[in-house]
Parts: sequence; C-alpha cells; structure tokens
Amino acid sequence: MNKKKKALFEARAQIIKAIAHPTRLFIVDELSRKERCVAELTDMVGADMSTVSKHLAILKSSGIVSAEKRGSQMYYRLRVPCIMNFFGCVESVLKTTSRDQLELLA
Amino acid sequence: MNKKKKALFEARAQIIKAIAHPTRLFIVDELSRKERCVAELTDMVGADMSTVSKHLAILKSSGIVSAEKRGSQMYYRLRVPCIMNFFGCVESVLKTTSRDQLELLA
DNA sequence: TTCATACTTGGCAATATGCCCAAATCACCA
DNA sequence: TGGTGATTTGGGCATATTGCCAAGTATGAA
Repeated sequence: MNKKKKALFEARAQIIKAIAHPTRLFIVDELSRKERCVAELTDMVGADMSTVSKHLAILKSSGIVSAEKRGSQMYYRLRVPCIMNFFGCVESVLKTTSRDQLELLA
Repeated sequence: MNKKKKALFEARAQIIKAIAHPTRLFIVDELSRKERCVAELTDMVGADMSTVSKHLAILKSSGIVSAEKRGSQMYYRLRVPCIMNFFGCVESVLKTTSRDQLELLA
C-alpha cells in the first residue's frame, strides 16, 4: 500500500473513530433530532460536563458536527445527516449476528 | 440514560470501532470486491501476518466479515455490504471539511 | 512421520483513550 | 468592576489498542 492510499484510509478511519464511542454515538443520534447545547447533552449523558465537552470537540474537529455560540451557550448540530443512514446498517449487523448466534444454539 | 439504552449504544459502538482503523477499513474495502485469504491481505497491507490475522479476528467477532476454511487457507468475505454505503458519507465529511478549510484560507 | 505452508494465539512494550477534578475563559448582568 | 453560569482546557491516572516476535495449531505433500 503506497503512502497516498495509506493517508486516505487514515483520514477515513479518523472520521469513523470519532463516532466509535457510545457517548459520541448517542450525541450524534440526539443531534440528528435537534441542535443542543453542552448542558443539555451533559444532562442526557450523565457524565462530567468536561467529558461531554471533549467528546463534542472530537466530533467537531472531525467535521461531523458544527458549533455556534449564542450568548454564553454553545449550540452543536449535526453537520452530516447521512451518518444516520449508517445506523441502519449497524443495526443489521447486530441483527444478523444475533440470528447466527441463535442458529448455533439450535 | 438508562441501562438498556446505554447497552444499545455500546453494542453499536463496538461494531463501529471494528472498522475504525485504517488497516481494517482497507480490508473491508478489499473484501467488498472479492473474498481474500490472510496471505493475500497481508501482502496488500504490508504488515506482519499475525497483525492482519488479529484485525480479521476483530472484524469477524463483530459480525462484519465471515470466514471459511478451504484447505490450509482461510478465506474472509464481507458479510454486510451495506457498510460500503457508509464510505460515501465518510467521503462527504472529508470533502465538506476540506472545503470549509479552504474557505477559511480565502 | 517429517516437513513446509497458512494461519492463530500469547505476551509484551509503546501509544492512545477516557474520565474526573481543578483551573482558566467567556458572556452577561448588577 | 465583581460575580455567576456555561464551556473549555490541562493534568493525572486507569484502561484499551496496536504491532511485532515467538510459539502453537492445522492442513497437505513427500
């Protein structure tokens, strides 16, 4: 694999890594419904606000969400809705996997 | 967030984590074209065979690829082609991100 | 059986992640 | 200017990931 190709796969992996965490996945899911500020997400997630803020920073720097400051609050929104289509595929992996496991038991 | 909901997002994240690595991403991309044995993938990737084998084990245990032994070789194939649709979305994140960066420079 | 090839597994060192706490910013208002 | 609420940043610690080497298993041929 040459250098250029390698860099491309690294860039892609970087984006996927950004959503490869339960909390960040939850945030993306939530933001697909409506924009939210950090305090709201912190409530929903139930972790330290600094933790949530760092998760948001990761999502933002990878280009998945965008942020806008309004007053003293920072509102985050999903910038790439096509991510949501992928969730269906993930769900289908979960389904086929558990189906196969059932077959093993049968 | 209740326990059940949390478990769901953890299960999803587990699957996404499985492809959140440049080498595994490359392997998935390659397997979307045709099935391959470990030696072939090792050649293409350019890492130790044990490393590639472990990457394949991760993809397999998450349900993304399946494996079949034929003779002394183990052939891996993509079990969930819908993953490939997601790659287009990842690409669009890359594009919009770099477009935004160009705008910042302008 | 012995040997070679194909692959997997165990183990370890280096590196990266994730979380909380504490401290620093920032916006707004008195 | 001082104070308060919202958010980000720095730091330290625990845990997880990654990659190589070495050793183990499995298949097929001689």
